[in-house]
Amino acid sequence: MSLRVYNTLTRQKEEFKTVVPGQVAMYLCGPTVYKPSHIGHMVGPVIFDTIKRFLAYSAYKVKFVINITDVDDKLIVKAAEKGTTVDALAKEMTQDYFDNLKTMGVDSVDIFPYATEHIQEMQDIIATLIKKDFAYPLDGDVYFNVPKDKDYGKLSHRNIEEMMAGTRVEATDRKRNPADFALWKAAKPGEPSWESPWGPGRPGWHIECSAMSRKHLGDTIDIHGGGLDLMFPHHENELAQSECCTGKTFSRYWLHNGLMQAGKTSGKVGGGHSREGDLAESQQEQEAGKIAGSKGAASVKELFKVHHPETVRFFLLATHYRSPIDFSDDNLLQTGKSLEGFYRLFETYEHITKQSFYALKASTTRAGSVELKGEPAAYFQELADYRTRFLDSMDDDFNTGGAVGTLFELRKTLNAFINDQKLEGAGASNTAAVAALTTGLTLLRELSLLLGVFRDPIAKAAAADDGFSNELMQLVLDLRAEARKSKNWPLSDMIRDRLTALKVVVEDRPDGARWKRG
RNA sequence: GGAGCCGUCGCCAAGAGGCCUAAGGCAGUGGAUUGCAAAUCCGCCACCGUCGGUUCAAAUCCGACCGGCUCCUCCA
Repeated sequence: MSLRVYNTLTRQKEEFKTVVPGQVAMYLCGPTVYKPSHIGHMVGPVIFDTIKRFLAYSAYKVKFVINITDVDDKLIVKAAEKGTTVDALAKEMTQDYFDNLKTMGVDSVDIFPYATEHIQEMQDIIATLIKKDFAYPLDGDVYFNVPKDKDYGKLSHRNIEEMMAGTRVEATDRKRNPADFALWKAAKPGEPSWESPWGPGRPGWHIECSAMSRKHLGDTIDIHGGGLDLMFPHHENELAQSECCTGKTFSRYWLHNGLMQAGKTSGKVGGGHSREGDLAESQQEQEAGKIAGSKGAASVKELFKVHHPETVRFFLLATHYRSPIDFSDDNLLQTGKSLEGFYRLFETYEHITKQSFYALKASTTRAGSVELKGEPAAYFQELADYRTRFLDSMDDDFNTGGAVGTLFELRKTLNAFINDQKLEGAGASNTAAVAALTTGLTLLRELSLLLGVFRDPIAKAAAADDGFSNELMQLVLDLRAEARKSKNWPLSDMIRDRLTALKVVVEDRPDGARWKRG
Protein backbone atom coordinates (compact mmCIF):
# COMPACT_ATOMS: atom_id res chain seq x y z
CA MET A 1 0.00 0.00 0.00
CA SER A 2 1.27 3.45 -0.71
CA LEU A 3 0.77 6.61 1.20
CA ARG A 4 -2.39 8.62 0.75
CA VAL A 5 -3.07 11.92 2.47
CA TYR A 6 -6.13 14.09 2.88
CA ASN A 7 -5.56 17.41 1.18
CA THR A 8 -7.61 20.33 2.43
CA LEU A 9 -7.15 21.99 -0.93
CA THR A 10 -9.07 19.30 -2.77
CA ARG A 11 -11.03 17.96 0.16
CA GLN A 12 -10.08 14.42 -0.57
CA LYS A 13 -7.45 11.81 -0.02
CA GLU A 14 -4.77 11.84 -2.65
CA GLU A 15 -1.81 9.73 -3.48
CA PHE A 16 1.28 11.31 -1.97
CA LYS A 17 3.73 12.49 -4.62
CA THR A 18 6.52 14.86 -3.74
CA VAL A 19 8.09 17.61 -5.84
CA VAL A 20 11.45 15.91 -5.71
CA PRO A 21 11.14 12.13 -5.57
CA GLY A 22 12.28 10.79 -2.23
CA GLN A 23 12.30 14.18 -0.56
CA VAL A 24 9.73 16.01 1.50
CA ALA A 25 9.67 19.69 2.41
CA MET A 26 7.30 20.20 5.33
CA TYR A 27 6.30 23.42 7.04
CA LEU A 28 4.21 23.77 10.14
CA CYS A 29 2.87 27.08 11.44
CA GLY A 30 4.38 27.58 14.85
CA PRO A 31 3.37 29.67 17.82
CA THR A 32 3.33 33.34 18.52
CA VAL A 33 5.52 33.33 21.57
CA TYR A 34 3.73 35.64 23.95
CA LYS A 35 2.62 33.29 26.71
CA PRO A 36 3.47 29.81 28.00
CA SER A 37 2.31 27.01 25.73
CA HIS A 38 -0.86 25.21 26.53
CA ILE A 39 -1.73 21.77 25.27
CA GLY A 40 -3.26 23.11 22.07
CA HIS A 41 0.18 24.29 21.01
CA MET A 42 1.50 20.75 21.27
CA VAL A 43 -1.03 19.06 19.03
CA GLY A 44 0.44 20.14 15.71
CA PRO A 45 4.06 19.47 16.67
CA VAL A 46 3.28 15.99 18.02
CA ILE A 47 1.29 15.06 14.94
CA PHE A 48 3.77 16.39 12.44
CA ASP A 49 6.67 14.95 14.38
CA THR A 50 4.95 11.60 14.02
CA ILE A 51 4.33 12.24 10.34
CA LYS A 52 7.97 13.00 9.85
CA ARG A 53 8.99 9.80 11.63
CA PHE A 54 6.74 7.81 9.38
CA LEU A 55 7.89 9.54 6.21
CA ALA A 56 11.50 8.96 7.18
CA TYR A 57 10.68 5.33 7.92
CA SER A 58 9.13 5.15 4.46
CA ALA A 59 12.48 6.16 2.93
CA TYR A 60 11.82 9.86 2.42
CA LYS A 61 14.40 12.45 3.23
CA VAL A 62 12.41 15.02 5.15
CA LYS A 63 13.15 18.62 5.98
CA PHE A 64 10.79 19.84 8.67
CA VAL A 65 10.40 23.50 9.61
CA ILE A 66 8.38 25.12 12.39
CA ASN A 67 8.46 28.88 12.58
CA ILE A 68 8.58 31.07 15.66
CA THR A 69 6.56 34.25 15.40
CA ASP A 70 8.38 36.72 17.59
CA VAL A 71 6.78 39.94 16.45
CA ASP A 72 3.05 40.46 16.57
CA ASP A 73 0.29 42.55 18.11
CA LYS A 74 -0.24 40.14 20.96
CA LEU A 75 3.43 40.23 21.84
CA ILE A 76 3.46 43.99 21.85
CA VAL A 77 0.43 44.18 24.09
CA LYS A 78 1.64 41.49 26.46
CA ALA A 79 5.13 42.92 26.75
CA ALA A 80 3.70 46.33 27.60
CA GLU A 81 1.47 44.73 30.21
CA LYS A 82 4.35 42.96 31.82
CA GLY A 83 6.61 45.95 31.57
CA THR A 84 9.18 44.09 29.56
CA THR A 85 10.38 44.25 25.98
CA VAL A 86 8.96 42.32 23.09
CA ASP A 87 12.32 40.74 22.57
CA ALA A 88 12.72 39.58 26.16
CA LEU A 89 9.21 38.20 26.34
CA ALA A 90 9.61 36.39 23.05
CA LYS A 91 12.87 34.82 24.17
CA GLU A 92 11.39 33.61 27.42
CA MET A 93 8.31 32.12 25.80
CA THR A 94 10.31 30.55 22.99
CA GLN A 95 12.34 28.74 25.60
CA ASP A 96 9.16 27.57 27.28
CA TYR A 97 7.95 26.26 23.93
CA PHE A 98 11.18 24.41 23.28
CA ASP A 99 11.13 22.87 26.76
CA ASN A 100 7.64 21.58 26.16
CA LEU A 101 8.45 20.16 22.76
CA LYS A 102 11.35 18.29 24.26
CA THR A 103 9.21 16.88 27.04
CA MET A 104 6.65 15.75 24.49
CA GLY A 105 9.33 13.96 22.53
CA VAL A 106 9.15 16.27 19.54
CA ASP A 107 12.72 16.24 18.32
CA SER A 108 12.53 15.82 14.58
CA VAL A 109 12.26 19.49 13.68
CA ASP A 110 15.16 20.58 11.49
CA ILE A 111 14.83 24.35 11.61
CA PHE A 112 13.01 26.85 13.80
CA PRO A 113 13.23 30.12 11.88
CA TYR A 114 12.37 33.39 13.61
CA ALA A 115 10.14 35.98 11.97
CA THR A 116 12.35 38.85 13.05
CA GLU A 117 15.29 37.31 11.24
CA HIS A 118 13.46 37.23 7.94
CA ILE A 119 12.35 40.81 7.52
CA GLN A 120 14.35 41.20 4.34
CA GLU A 121 12.81 38.09 2.77
CA MET A 122 9.37 39.38 3.63
CA GLN A 123 10.10 42.74 2.07
CA ASP A 124 11.31 41.02 -1.07
CA ILE A 125 8.00 39.26 -1.45
CA ILE A 126 6.06 42.44 -0.76
CA ALA A 127 8.09 44.35 -3.31
CA THR A 128 7.43 41.70 -5.93
CA LEU A 129 3.73 41.72 -5.17
CA ILE A 130 3.61 45.51 -5.57
CA LYS A 131 5.49 45.27 -8.83
CA LYS A 132 3.03 42.69 -10.09
CA ASP A 133 0.17 44.89 -8.92
CA PHE A 134 -1.07 42.32 -6.42
CA ALA A 135 -0.41 44.78 -3.61
CA TYR A 136 -0.55 48.51 -3.03
CA PRO A 137 1.08 50.82 -0.51
CA LEU A 138 -1.13 53.19 1.40
CA ASP A 139 0.21 55.70 3.90
CA GLY A 140 3.01 53.48 5.08
CA ASP A 141 0.94 50.31 5.07
CA VAL A 142 0.96 47.81 2.26
CA TYR A 143 -2.15 45.79 1.46
CA PHE A 144 -2.68 42.70 -0.57
CA ASN A 145 -5.23 43.31 -3.30
CA VAL A 146 -7.53 40.36 -2.86
CA PRO A 147 -9.87 40.81 -5.86
CA LYS A 148 -6.84 40.83 -8.12
CA ASP A 149 -6.13 37.21 -7.19
CA LYS A 150 -8.65 35.11 -9.05
CA ASP A 151 -7.69 32.01 -7.09
CA TYR A 152 -8.33 33.63 -3.74
CA GLY A 153 -10.46 31.41 -1.53
CA LYS A 154 -9.49 28.10 -3.08
CA LEU A 155 -8.06 26.67 0.12
CA SER A 156 -10.89 27.49 2.46
CA HIS A 157 -13.41 27.09 -0.35
CA ARG A 158 -14.99 30.46 -0.06
CA ASN A 159 -15.84 32.89 -2.73
CA ILE A 160 -14.94 36.48 -2.35
CA GLU A 161 -18.26 37.99 -3.30
CA GLU A 162 -20.07 36.05 -0.63
CA MET A 163 -17.47 36.88 1.91
CA MET A 164 -17.65 40.55 1.14
CA ALA A 165 -21.39 40.50 1.32
CA GLY A 166 -21.03 39.42 4.89
CA THR A 167 -18.33 41.89 5.75
CA ARG A 168 -19.21 45.19 7.30
CA VAL A 169 -17.62 47.91 5.24
CA GLU A 170 -16.41 50.55 7.58
CA ALA A 171 -16.87 54.08 6.43
CA THR A 172 -13.39 54.85 7.66
CA ASP A 173 -11.80 51.91 5.90
CA ARG A 174 -9.00 53.11 3.75
CA LYS A 175 -8.44 49.80 2.02
CA ARG A 176 -9.60 49.48 -1.56
CA ASN A 177 -11.51 46.41 -0.62
CA PRO A 178 -12.62 45.15 2.75
CA ALA A 179 -11.08 41.75 2.11
CA ASP A 180 -7.63 43.20 1.51
CA PHE A 181 -5.18 42.37 4.26
CA ALA A 182 -2.01 44.00 5.49
CA LEU A 183 1.36 42.81 4.28
CA TRP A 184 3.18 45.62 6.03
CA LYS A 185 2.02 47.87 8.81
CA ALA A 186 3.33 51.38 9.35
CA ALA A 187 5.11 51.79 12.65
CA LYS A 188 3.33 53.26 15.60
CA PRO A 189 5.26 55.00 18.35
CA GLY A 190 6.87 52.62 20.80
CA GLU A 191 6.45 49.53 18.67
CA PRO A 192 9.22 47.46 17.17
CA SER A 193 9.83 48.52 13.60
CA TRP A 194 12.11 48.01 10.66
CA GLU A 195 13.07 50.25 7.80
CA SER A 196 11.39 49.53 4.50
CA PRO A 197 10.81 51.11 1.10
CA TRP A 198 7.35 52.05 2.37
CA GLY A 199 8.59 53.60 5.55
CA PRO A 200 9.35 52.15 8.97
CA GLY A 201 6.99 49.42 10.04
CA ARG A 202 6.51 45.77 10.82
CA PRO A 203 5.23 42.76 8.90
CA GLY A 204 1.61 41.72 8.72
CA TRP A 205 0.55 38.48 10.25
CA HIS A 206 0.72 36.16 7.24
CA ILE A 207 3.77 37.27 5.33
CA GLU A 208 6.26 35.69 7.73
CA CYS A 209 5.24 32.15 6.84
CA SER A 210 5.42 32.84 3.14
CA ALA A 211 8.91 34.24 3.56
CA MET A 212 10.30 31.60 5.89
CA SER A 213 8.78 28.70 4.03
CA ARG A 214 10.27 30.00 0.80
CA LYS A 215 13.67 30.69 2.28
CA HIS A 216 14.12 27.32 3.96
CA LEU A 217 12.10 24.97 1.78
CA GLY A 218 11.78 26.61 -1.63
CA ASP A 219 8.98 28.10 -3.70
CA THR A 220 6.97 24.91 -3.75
CA ILE A 221 6.80 22.73 -0.66
CA ASP A 222 5.20 19.34 -0.23
CA ILE A 223 3.32 19.65 3.02
CA HIS A 224 2.00 22.68 4.79
CA GLY A 225 0.44 21.97 8.15
CA GLY A 226 -1.39 23.74 10.89
CA GLY A 227 -4.51 23.78 13.01
CA LEU A 228 -7.88 23.89 11.37
CA ASP A 229 -8.38 27.35 12.79
CA LEU A 230 -5.54 28.65 10.69
CA MET A 231 -7.05 27.60 7.40
CA PHE A 232 -8.78 30.91 7.12
CA PRO A 233 -7.61 33.56 6.94
CA HIS A 234 -4.00 32.72 7.72
CA HIS A 235 -3.30 29.93 5.26
CA GLU A 236 -5.55 31.34 2.60
CA ASN A 237 -3.62 34.59 2.70
CA GLU A 238 -0.26 32.88 2.85
CA LEU A 239 -1.19 30.88 -0.18
CA ALA A 240 -2.39 33.95 -2.06
CA GLN A 241 0.75 35.96 -1.31
CA SER A 242 3.13 33.19 -2.15
CA GLU A 243 1.52 32.06 -5.37
CA CYS A 244 0.99 35.57 -6.68
CA CYS A 245 4.61 36.32 -5.90
CA THR A 246 6.24 33.24 -7.41
CA GLY A 247 3.62 32.16 -9.91
CA LYS A 248 4.11 28.62 -8.65
CA THR A 249 2.18 26.23 -6.49
CA PHE A 250 2.91 27.11 -2.88
CA SER A 251 2.21 23.76 -1.26
CA ARG A 252 1.09 20.49 -2.81
CA TYR A 253 -0.65 19.18 0.27
CA TRP A 254 -2.37 21.10 3.02
CA LEU A 255 -2.86 19.13 6.21
CA HIS A 256 -5.03 20.56 8.94
CA ASN A 257 -5.26 19.02 12.34
CA GLY A 258 -8.37 19.13 14.52
CA LEU A 259 -8.45 21.34 17.57
CA MET A 260 -8.53 20.55 21.23
CA GLN A 261 -11.84 21.00 22.88
CA ALA A 262 -12.52 21.28 26.54
CA GLY A 263 -15.62 19.19 26.92
CA LYS A 264 -18.52 20.79 28.72
CA THR A 265 -18.49 18.10 31.32
CA SER A 266 -14.79 17.63 31.64
CA GLY A 267 -14.29 20.63 33.83
CA LYS A 268 -10.78 21.01 35.05
CA VAL A 269 -7.97 19.80 32.89
CA GLY A 270 -4.55 19.24 34.25
CA GLY A 271 -5.22 21.29 37.32
CA GLY A 272 -6.10 24.44 35.48
CA HIS A 273 -9.54 25.87 35.02
CA SER A 274 -10.80 25.78 31.52
CA ARG A 275 -14.01 26.96 30.07
CA GLU A 276 -15.60 25.72 26.96
CA GLY A 277 -13.85 27.39 24.12
CA ASP A 278 -10.64 28.20 25.91
CA LEU A 279 -8.66 25.36 24.47
CA ALA A 280 -10.16 25.84 21.08
CA GLU A 281 -8.62 29.24 21.21
CA SER A 282 -5.92 27.05 19.82
CA GLN A 283 -2.51 26.80 18.33
CA GLN A 284 -2.07 30.33 17.36
CA GLU A 285 -4.52 32.62 18.97
CA GLN A 286 -5.51 35.22 16.53
CA GLU A 287 -6.93 37.69 18.93
CA ALA A 288 -5.62 38.12 22.39
CA GLY A 289 -8.39 38.24 24.93
CA LYS A 290 -10.94 37.14 22.41
CA ILE A 291 -12.84 35.33 25.10
CA ALA A 292 -13.66 37.86 27.70
CA GLY A 293 -12.73 36.86 31.19
CA SER A 294 -10.98 33.78 29.97
CA LYS A 295 -8.36 32.41 32.26
CA GLY A 296 -6.92 30.44 29.40
CA ALA A 297 -6.13 26.77 29.26
CA ALA A 298 -3.75 25.12 31.64
CA SER A 299 -0.17 25.49 30.58
CA VAL A 300 1.62 22.41 29.40
CA LYS A 301 3.88 22.53 32.40
CA GLU A 302 0.89 22.47 34.73
CA LEU A 303 -0.50 19.57 32.81
CA PHE A 304 2.67 17.53 33.18
CA LYS A 305 2.36 17.79 36.94
CA VAL A 306 -0.75 15.67 36.66
CA HIS A 307 -0.22 13.50 33.59
CA HIS A 308 2.91 11.88 32.27
CA PRO A 309 4.04 13.40 28.95
CA GLU A 310 4.05 9.97 27.36
CA THR A 311 0.40 9.55 28.31
CA VAL A 312 -0.37 12.91 26.76
CA ARG A 313 1.44 12.04 23.56
CA PHE A 314 -0.24 8.66 23.36
CA PHE A 315 -3.59 10.28 23.97
CA LEU A 316 -3.07 12.75 21.14
CA LEU A 317 -2.17 9.97 18.76
CA ALA A 318 -4.99 7.67 19.74
CA THR A 319 -7.38 9.88 17.80
CA HIS A 320 -7.18 10.71 14.14
CA TYR A 321 -5.36 13.97 13.62
CA ARG A 322 -8.18 15.61 11.71
CA SER A 323 -10.74 14.99 14.44
CA PRO A 324 -11.33 17.35 17.29
CA ILE A 325 -9.84 16.02 20.48
CA ASP A 326 -11.90 15.97 23.62
CA PHE A 327 -9.35 16.83 26.19
CA SER A 328 -10.15 15.99 29.77
CA ASP A 329 -8.56 14.57 32.87
CA ASP A 330 -10.83 11.55 32.70
CA ASN A 331 -9.74 10.72 29.18
CA LEU A 332 -6.11 11.18 30.05
CA LEU A 333 -6.47 9.02 33.13
CA GLN A 334 -8.00 6.26 31.03
CA THR A 335 -5.16 6.49 28.54
CA GLY A 336 -2.64 6.26 31.33
CA LYS A 337 -4.35 3.12 32.58
CA SER A 338 -4.30 1.55 29.16
CA LEU A 339 -0.55 2.06 28.97
CA GLU A 340 0.21 0.18 32.18
CA GLY A 341 -0.09 -3.15 30.42
CA PHE A 342 2.74 -2.14 28.11
CA TYR A 343 5.01 -1.12 30.96
CA ARG A 344 4.25 -4.39 32.71
CA LEU A 345 5.07 -6.34 29.57
CA PHE A 346 8.40 -4.53 29.31
CA GLU A 347 9.09 -5.41 32.93
CA THR A 348 8.22 -9.04 32.38
CA TYR A 349 10.42 -9.12 29.32
CA GLU A 350 13.30 -7.77 31.34
CA HIS A 351 12.76 -10.43 34.00
CA ILE A 352 12.84 -13.15 31.39
CA THR A 353 15.80 -11.98 29.36
CA LYS A 354 17.67 -9.69 31.74
CA GLN A 355 17.56 -7.29 28.85
CA SER A 356 15.69 -4.03 28.68
CA PHE A 357 13.00 -3.47 26.07
CA TYR A 358 14.37 0.04 25.77
CA ALA A 359 17.73 -1.34 24.70
CA LEU A 360 16.31 -3.34 21.81
CA LYS A 361 17.70 -2.19 18.52
CA ALA A 362 14.84 -1.45 16.18
CA SER A 363 14.91 -0.48 12.56
CA THR A 364 14.02 3.09 11.64
CA THR A 365 13.26 2.18 8.07
CA ARG A 366 10.59 0.09 6.48
CA ALA A 367 13.17 -1.71 4.39
CA GLY A 368 15.18 -2.71 7.44
CA SER A 369 12.21 -3.91 9.45
CA VAL A 370 12.78 -6.87 11.74
CA GLU A 371 12.55 -10.23 10.01
CA LEU A 372 9.48 -12.14 11.12
CA LYS A 373 10.27 -15.75 10.38
CA GLY A 374 10.58 -18.78 12.59
CA GLU A 375 8.70 -21.10 14.89
CA PRO A 376 5.99 -21.21 15.97
CA ALA A 377 4.74 -20.20 12.55
CA ALA A 378 1.34 -19.05 13.76
CA TYR A 379 2.95 -16.64 16.20
CA PHE A 380 5.20 -15.14 13.56
CA GLN A 381 2.32 -14.91 11.16
CA GLU A 382 0.43 -12.84 13.71
CA LEU A 383 3.39 -10.54 14.15
CA ALA A 384 3.63 -10.07 10.40
CA ASP A 385 -0.08 -9.31 10.19
CA TYR A 386 0.18 -6.66 12.88
CA ARG A 387 3.05 -5.00 11.13
CA THR A 388 1.11 -4.92 7.88
CA ARG A 389 -1.98 -3.53 9.54
CA PHE A 390 -0.04 -0.93 11.45
CA LEU A 391 1.72 0.33 8.34
CA ASP A 392 -1.45 0.22 6.26
CA SER A 393 -3.14 2.40 8.85
CA MET A 394 -0.30 4.90 8.74
CA ASP A 395 -0.31 4.86 4.97
CA ASP A 396 -3.96 5.80 5.05
CA ASP A 397 -3.67 9.47 5.92
CA PHE A 398 -1.58 8.82 9.02
CA ASN A 399 -4.29 6.94 10.85
CA THR A 400 -2.49 6.75 14.15
CA GLY A 401 -5.65 5.70 15.95
CA GLY A 402 -5.89 2.53 13.92
CA ALA A 403 -2.17 1.95 14.32
CA VAL A 404 -2.45 2.26 18.08
CA GLY A 405 -5.12 -0.44 18.04
CA THR A 406 -2.73 -2.94 16.48
CA LEU A 407 -0.17 -2.13 19.15
CA PHE A 408 -2.63 -3.34 21.78
CA GLU A 409 -3.30 -6.49 19.80
CA LEU A 410 0.39 -7.09 19.47
CA ARG A 411 0.71 -6.72 23.22
CA LYS A 412 -1.93 -9.36 23.76
CA THR A 413 -0.20 -11.79 21.41
CA LEU A 414 3.10 -11.26 23.18
CA ASN A 415 1.56 -11.90 26.59
CA ALA A 416 -0.18 -14.98 25.31
CA PHE A 417 3.12 -16.25 23.92
CA ILE A 418 4.79 -15.76 27.28
CA ASN A 419 1.97 -17.72 28.91
CA ASP A 420 1.91 -20.53 26.36
CA GLN A 421 5.65 -21.01 26.44
CA LYS A 422 5.76 -20.57 30.21
CA LEU A 423 8.63 -18.19 29.71
CA GLU A 424 8.33 -16.85 33.24
CA GLY A 425 8.73 -20.36 34.63
CA ALA A 426 9.66 -23.72 33.19
CA GLY A 427 10.19 -22.42 29.67
CA ALA A 428 12.76 -19.82 30.65
CA SER A 429 15.58 -21.96 29.32
CA ASN A 430 13.93 -22.43 25.96
CA THR A 431 16.30 -20.18 24.06
CA ALA A 432 14.43 -20.45 20.77
CA ALA A 433 11.20 -19.31 22.39
CA VAL A 434 12.97 -16.48 24.19
CA ALA A 435 14.49 -15.40 20.90
CA ALA A 436 11.06 -15.47 19.29
CA LEU A 437 9.78 -13.29 22.12
CA THR A 438 12.61 -10.85 21.53
CA THR A 439 11.67 -10.65 17.87
CA GLY A 440 8.13 -9.76 18.91
CA LEU A 441 9.27 -7.10 21.34
CA THR A 442 11.62 -5.73 18.71
CA LEU A 443 8.68 -5.30 16.38
CA LEU A 444 6.75 -3.56 19.12
CA ARG A 445 9.70 -1.26 19.68
CA GLU A 446 10.03 -0.50 15.98
CA LEU A 447 6.37 0.42 15.63
CA SER A 448 6.01 2.34 18.86
CA LEU A 449 9.10 4.36 18.03
CA LEU A 450 7.32 5.45 14.86
CA LEU A 451 4.71 7.03 17.06
CA GLY A 452 7.39 8.43 19.33
CA VAL A 453 6.21 6.50 22.38
CA PHE A 454 7.95 4.07 24.73
CA ARG A 455 11.24 5.67 23.83
CA ASP A 456 12.73 5.74 27.31
CA PRO A 457 11.90 4.06 30.59
CA ILE A 458 9.45 6.22 32.45
CA ALA A 459 10.82 7.55 35.67
CA LYS A 460 9.99 5.33 38.60
CA ALA A 461 8.91 6.68 41.93
CA ALA A 462 12.00 8.03 43.60
CA ALA A 463 11.81 5.69 46.58
CA ALA A 464 11.88 2.66 44.34
CA ASP A 465 15.34 3.64 43.25
CA ASP A 466 16.53 4.06 46.76
CA GLY A 467 18.87 1.18 47.55
CA PHE A 468 17.83 0.98 51.17
CA SER A 469 14.15 0.64 50.35
CA ASN A 470 14.95 -2.00 47.81
CA GLU A 471 16.89 -4.07 50.29
CA LEU A 472 14.27 -3.64 52.94
CA MET A 473 11.59 -4.76 50.53
CA GLN A 474 13.68 -7.72 49.53
CA LEU A 475 13.94 -8.69 53.16
CA VAL A 476 10.18 -8.46 53.65
CA LEU A 477 9.50 -10.46 50.52
CA ASP A 478 12.04 -13.09 51.50
CA LEU A 479 10.31 -13.50 54.83
CA ARG A 480 6.98 -13.74 53.10
CA ALA A 481 8.39 -16.35 50.73
CA GLU A 482 9.39 -18.42 53.74
CA ALA A 483 5.90 -18.13 55.15
CA ARG A 484 4.42 -19.20 51.84
CA LYS A 485 6.79 -22.14 51.62
CA SER A 486 5.45 -23.42 54.91
CA LYS A 487 1.92 -22.63 53.74
CA ASN A 488 1.48 -20.04 56.43
CA TRP A 489 -1.19 -18.21 54.43
CA PRO A 490 -2.47 -15.93 57.18
CA LEU A 491 1.00 -14.53 57.69
CA SER A 492 1.83 -14.13 54.01
CA ASP A 493 -1.52 -12.49 53.39
CA MET A 494 -1.04 -10.17 56.31
CA ILE A 495 2.30 -9.08 54.94
CA ARG A 496 0.77 -8.44 51.54
CA ASP A 497 -2.20 -6.59 52.99
CA ARG A 498 0.00 -4.39 55.09
CA LEU A 499 2.13 -3.59 52.09
CA THR A 500 -0.98 -2.84 50.05
CA ALA A 501 -1.99 -0.38 52.73
CA LEU A 502 1.38 1.27 52.18
CA LYS A 503 0.56 1.46 48.48
CA VAL A 504 3.02 -1.23 47.58
CA VAL A 505 1.61 -3.73 45.11
CA VAL A 506 2.89 -7.27 45.38
CA GLU A 507 2.46 -9.74 42.56
CA ASP A 508 3.34 -13.41 42.98
CA ARG A 509 4.70 -14.29 39.56
CA PRO A 510 5.82 -17.75 38.49
CA ASP A 511 9.41 -16.69 38.98
CA GLY A 512 8.93 -15.04 42.34
CA ALA A 513 7.30 -12.02 43.92
CA ARG A 514 7.52 -8.66 42.22
CA TRP A 515 6.64 -5.40 43.84
CA LYS A 516 6.15 -1.80 42.93
CA ARG A 517 4.73 1.32 44.39
CA GLY A 518 1.17 1.91 43.29
C1' G B 1 -27.13 35.18 8.09
C1' G B 2 -22.93 32.53 5.21
C1' A B 3 -19.19 28.31 5.06
C1' G B 4 -17.83 23.70 7.15
C1' C B 5 -17.13 19.58 10.62
C1' C B 6 -19.02 15.84 13.77
C1' G B 7 -22.86 12.13 15.95
C1' U B 8 -20.22 4.07 15.99
C1' C B 9 -20.96 -0.41 22.75
C1' G B 10 -21.65 2.78 29.77
C1' C B 11 -16.96 5.89 28.37
C1' C B 12 -12.68 6.71 24.66
C1' A B 13 -12.07 5.31 19.60
C1' A B 14 -10.86 2.70 14.39
C1' G B 15 -13.73 1.53 10.10
C1' A B 16 -15.82 5.51 4.87
C1' G B 17 -20.22 0.94 -0.55
C1' G B 18 -19.72 -6.07 -0.11
C1' C B 19 -13.91 -9.17 3.88
C1' C B 20 -18.69 -5.37 9.22
C1' U B 21 -23.09 -10.92 12.12
C1' A B 22 -18.28 -3.20 13.17
C1' A B 23 -10.78 -3.20 15.44
C1' G B 24 -8.69 -1.79 19.82
C1' G B 25 -8.70 0.45 24.86
C1' C B 26 -11.19 1.60 29.74
C1' A B 27 -15.15 -0.27 32.76
C1' G B 28 -18.32 -4.68 33.48
C1' U B 29 -19.00 -9.90 33.36
C1' G B 30 -18.11 -15.66 32.92
C1' G B 31 -13.89 -18.99 32.83
C1' A B 32 -8.54 -20.68 32.92
C1' U B 33 -4.46 -19.78 36.16
C1' U B 34 -3.42 -18.74 41.63
C1' G B 35 -3.28 -21.38 48.46
C1' C B 36 -6.11 -16.68 48.02
C1' A B 37 -5.04 -12.39 45.34
C1' A B 38 -2.60 -9.46 41.62
C1' A B 39 -1.04 -9.83 36.74
C1' U B 40 -1.92 -12.55 32.23
C1' C B 41 -4.81 -15.37 28.79
C1' C B 42 -9.70 -17.22 26.71
C1' G B 43 -14.98 -15.91 26.21
C1' C B 44 -19.28 -12.49 26.60
C1' C B 45 -20.76 -7.36 26.05
C1' A B 46 -23.16 -2.37 19.53
C1' C B 47 -27.15 -3.63 13.86
C1' C B 48 -23.47 2.29 13.69
C1' G B 49 -28.36 9.98 16.04
C1' U B 50 -33.66 9.77 13.57
C1' C B 51 -36.58 9.22 9.18
C1' G B 52 -36.62 8.62 4.05
C1' G B 53 -33.93 7.63 -0.71
C1' U B 54 -30.06 5.45 -4.20
C1' U B 55 -28.02 0.37 -4.81
C1' C B 56 -28.17 -6.59 -6.02
C1' A B 57 -25.53 -4.63 -1.47
C1' A B 58 -24.92 1.24 3.25
C1' A B 59 -22.31 2.53 9.55
C1' U B 60 -20.11 3.88 4.85
C1' C B 61 -23.49 7.58 -0.89
C1' C B 62 -27.89 11.37 -1.22
C1' G B 63 -31.87 14.31 1.31
C1' A B 64 -34.49 16.05 5.53
C1' C B 65 -34.65 16.44 10.61
C1' C B 66 -32.60 16.25 15.69
C1' G B 67 -28.19 16.98 18.65
C1' G B 68 -22.92 18.80 19.40
C1' C B 69 -18.99 21.97 17.46
C1' U B 70 -15.83 25.35 14.45
C1' C B 71 -14.79 29.42 11.21
C1' C B 72 -16.56 34.25 8.86
C1' U B 73 -9.94 38.48 8.96
C1' C B 74 -5.14 41.17 10.94
C1' C B 75 -10.11 47.86 12.15
C1' A B 76 -12.67 47.92 16.45
